[in-house]
Amino acid sequence: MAKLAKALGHPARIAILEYLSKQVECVCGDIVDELPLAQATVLQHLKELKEVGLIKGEISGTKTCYCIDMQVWQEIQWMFADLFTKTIKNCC
Amino acid sequence: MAKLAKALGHPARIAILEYLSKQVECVCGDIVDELPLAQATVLQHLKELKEVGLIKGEISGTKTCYCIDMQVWQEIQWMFADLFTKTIKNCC
DNA sequence: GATTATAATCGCAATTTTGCGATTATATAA
DNA sequence: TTATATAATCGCAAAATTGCGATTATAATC
Repeated sequence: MAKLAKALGHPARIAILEYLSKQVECVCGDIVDELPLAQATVLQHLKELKEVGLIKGEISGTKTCYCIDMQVWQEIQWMFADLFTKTIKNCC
Repeated sequence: MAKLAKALGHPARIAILEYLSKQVECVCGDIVDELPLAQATVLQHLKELKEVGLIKGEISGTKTCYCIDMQVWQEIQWMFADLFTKTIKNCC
């Protein structure tokens, strides 16, 4: 849970996910163009998102297509919902 | 958004929030006892959660009562829900 | 085979985070 | 007033993250 939140804890990675969520085509180069960061940096963020399982990459030729992993995506959605919808017994 | 996710991106901070969510009494010392970390470390995590607005602390005497800020809590809940319930147009 | 386009990796510097011992501050109790 | 309990702060070391230039790998194209 903390790991997933951590992966979301960087503006570039949020931006990547938002981009991927509305894009049908999701080639690496496009993401690099979208962000004000060097290719190596973007790739590093993609790698981190991949390590956590949030996205997956499919290589076809010289291009790689990055996509949100719907299954993990939904699991995370539930996990967060679960945390935030706890009944809070506040005292102050 | 990234800032909030970042604040959630550490197991100790998740543990603190989960503890606070089910505790009515939420004195600093109790949280320290709950976690396998030194007092200074726990306090640092509390400070980070506070900076982001997730929790608030009310001093009364020598004790301080920490609580989840319900308003921010709910805003975050929506923010995350908003991100995760986007319609994804996947390609791979 | 050589060239080009794309993606991935390496290695480094700068910065940030994490964890904690030691100290300080403050209110309560003796 | 002194002692005690609790919380907050300081300052440091170790580790992790961030960003990127340079290089390497690989497939497609000429």
